[in-house]
Amino acid sequence: MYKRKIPLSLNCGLDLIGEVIYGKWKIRLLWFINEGHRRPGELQRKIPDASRRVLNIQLTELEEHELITKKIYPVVPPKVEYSLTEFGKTLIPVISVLGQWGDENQERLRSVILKRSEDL
Amino acid sequence: MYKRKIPLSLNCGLDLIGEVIYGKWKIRLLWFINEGHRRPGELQRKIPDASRRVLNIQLTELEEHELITKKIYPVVPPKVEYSLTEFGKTLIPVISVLGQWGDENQERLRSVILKRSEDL
DNA sequence: TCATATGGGGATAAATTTTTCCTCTATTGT
DNA sequence: ACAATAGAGGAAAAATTTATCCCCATATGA
Repeated sequence: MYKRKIPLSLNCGLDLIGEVIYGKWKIRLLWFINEGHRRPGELQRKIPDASRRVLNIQLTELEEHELITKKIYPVVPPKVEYSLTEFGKTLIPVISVLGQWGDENQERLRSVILKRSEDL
Repeated sequence: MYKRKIPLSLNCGLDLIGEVIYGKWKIRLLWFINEGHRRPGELQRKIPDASRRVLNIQLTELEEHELITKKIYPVVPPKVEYSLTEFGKTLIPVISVLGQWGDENQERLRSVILKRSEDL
């Protein structure tokens, strides 16, 4: 695995939540799992922009942070299901607030984001 | 400047908010500005782990995304003050929710984060 | 014997973000 | 003449995160 060289800063609540939520696909993974898409294949279909590999990696991190659990069924072909832990469930309302703000300000956001990225 | 090679995905509200909030120090910058620490020097003292350079860069991005404004006073030595735009202010409650969740779950978070990072 | 279905993961490359280092501005006070 | 002040930003290096490639496993059904 990779060994961090710059120490984490874990001062306030913002640092802490950042540590578990930060990651390109993590929030969406949590969201979709909450919506009932619990199998790796499904999740990947929901997030086609991400490679399967990264999804696995981020899922593993979410698991290590105890936000989700992984259940492996001993069948062939393999079947796996993720679900939110109780802890993970408490994060859903938070994610929901994020999503809402984004939705409510969709137009403006799209506009400022695009404007900025056009300036190379 | 840097030219993106992987296209942005701006599908849902979560993508959009991510685009403006994602950045190691951005949320804290918004928070401290909201608390009244509006000058670059102050902000840096509040966030000593970040280099001045990055703070400037991230402040500029926040400005381009219209979340803050920069006021330059024509004096010497220079004086600069940032403040939240109306738009930026609407983000404060959202950040507050993030921070609260982090604070409420401090212990557990610290524990899982450290456990994970000790495994190299 | 082979393709199919589903999930895993190593190694390496590429992309992106953050840090470090150094220089520059212009006025005031010593 | 020179330090101090407060802020800006280029260039290159380092750190970190994501992506790409490719191969593995195993029972079932054609």
